[in-house]
Amino acid sequence: MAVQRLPTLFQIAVDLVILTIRDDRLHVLQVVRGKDPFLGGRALPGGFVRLPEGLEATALRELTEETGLDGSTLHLEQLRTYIAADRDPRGPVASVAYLAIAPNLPTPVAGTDAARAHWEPLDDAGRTADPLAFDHDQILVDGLERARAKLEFTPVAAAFCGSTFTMTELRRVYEIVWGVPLDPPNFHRKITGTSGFVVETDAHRALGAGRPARLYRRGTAKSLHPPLLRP
Amino acid sequence: MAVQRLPTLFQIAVDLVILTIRDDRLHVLQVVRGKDPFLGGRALPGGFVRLPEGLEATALRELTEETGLDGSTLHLEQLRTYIAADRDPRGPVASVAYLAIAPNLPTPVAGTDAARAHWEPLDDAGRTADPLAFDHDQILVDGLERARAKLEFTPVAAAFCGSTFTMTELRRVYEIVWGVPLDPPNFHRKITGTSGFVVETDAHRALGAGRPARLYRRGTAKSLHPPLLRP
DNA sequence: GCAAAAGTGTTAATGTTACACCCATGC
DNA sequence: GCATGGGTGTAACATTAACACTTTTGC
Repeated sequence: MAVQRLPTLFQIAVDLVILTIRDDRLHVLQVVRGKDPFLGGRALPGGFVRLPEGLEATALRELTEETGLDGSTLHLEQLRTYIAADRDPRGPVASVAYLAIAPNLPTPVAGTDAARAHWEPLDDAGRTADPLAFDHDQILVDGLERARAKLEFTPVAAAFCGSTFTMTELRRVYEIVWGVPLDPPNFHRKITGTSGFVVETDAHRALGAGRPARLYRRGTAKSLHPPLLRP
Repeated sequence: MAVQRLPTLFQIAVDLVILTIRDDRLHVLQVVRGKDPFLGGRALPGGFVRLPEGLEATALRELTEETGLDGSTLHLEQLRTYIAADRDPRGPVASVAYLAIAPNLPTPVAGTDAARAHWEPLDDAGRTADPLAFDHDQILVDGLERARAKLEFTPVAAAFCGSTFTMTELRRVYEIVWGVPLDPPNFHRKITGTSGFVVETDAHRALGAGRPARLYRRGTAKSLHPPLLRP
């Protein structure tokens, strides 16, 4: 049998696509890199795994460090793993990408490591104004497509909203993430007709003009039957 | 700022959930381990990444070594990445799982490394008779669920079939993977009505009794609109 | 009252389901 | 002919889509 070379040893980075909606536009959290490689360049937030900390724990730690968000209110899921040879001079690095969906917070970005972090708006194609370091442009595209697909089959859109929200706010999430207008009456019926998507509260919210909108909370459903397909 | 510990160095294994249909039942490729840990136990086939070989290349190499399949005819996609501390005495190991869907081949399993490999039938819950080593039972469950979901939205069911197939063969794929019966006339219309799913050929195939079935080839569609949802 | 935003009613178009029935073959 | 599996027709039913219209507020 042929002599087998030893397996490569990798550092494993967890990189985060953190999406939120601000001012009716989709934004991604971006950091300005403070060290080589790509010093001064834009990148997704991320950090290395140090056992016994697992992937999810690393992702949550990075997330709270960079945004001050607490992980209990947001949606976090693994996207996929990327290996790029020569992507880092320190040696072989694998990147496990995570997608996080966060509500728009009163505290935009704060904390110790977060001085270099900011919310960057995305254009209709899901790209930032400046290209990102490493293969982070590809990770961002994959993350956005995952988010768009997940809205069809799960109630994850509510993760973009606060603890209570109006039907119009929820509809705006779909319209902004998908980039298409939706019919308000039909949307309202579709959501309220899907058991467990939202729970009606007795509270209402007025925007100044017009009839005040009823507020809803997130329901317990984990998936949508039937799905809410993109037009 | 606090002193930061060094990132953990990992070996990265690619583990494969290779599904096929034999004798009207779903099977997964299983190996009997030839070394520690779990010597003599059942596991999914897999191997370590050695740069410059990437994840996909490692998966394809393992696949051909274990099954003799050539990668051009089958479907291969990344599932997700698992990190389990203490899963291997040789040190920290991350597992990047891939899902492969293969047609039932005349050559069942052959080749140098494949002596210990065999097709293991799955029960209705998607489990093998004996538990698998490491966290491979979980990976198998995740792979099966991904396959079931993918059948709804993509034409990947054809990857279970040969280069040409009858409508009934394709329908059996859905019935076996989902574990539900489907109405043959409606299935036929649904598939032929989805442009790009299959391409009609002039050939037919007879099974002895009954009207010979038309043969189809795979089309070029990458997704199904509208989807073919599980009942 | 009037404008604005939320929510309901109604109908046509579309898609799904169930199943009766015809077609093409082996024996 | 007759059994068997492939394939088409058709009508009931459910879902979706479009949009008119009513409700409830601020000014």
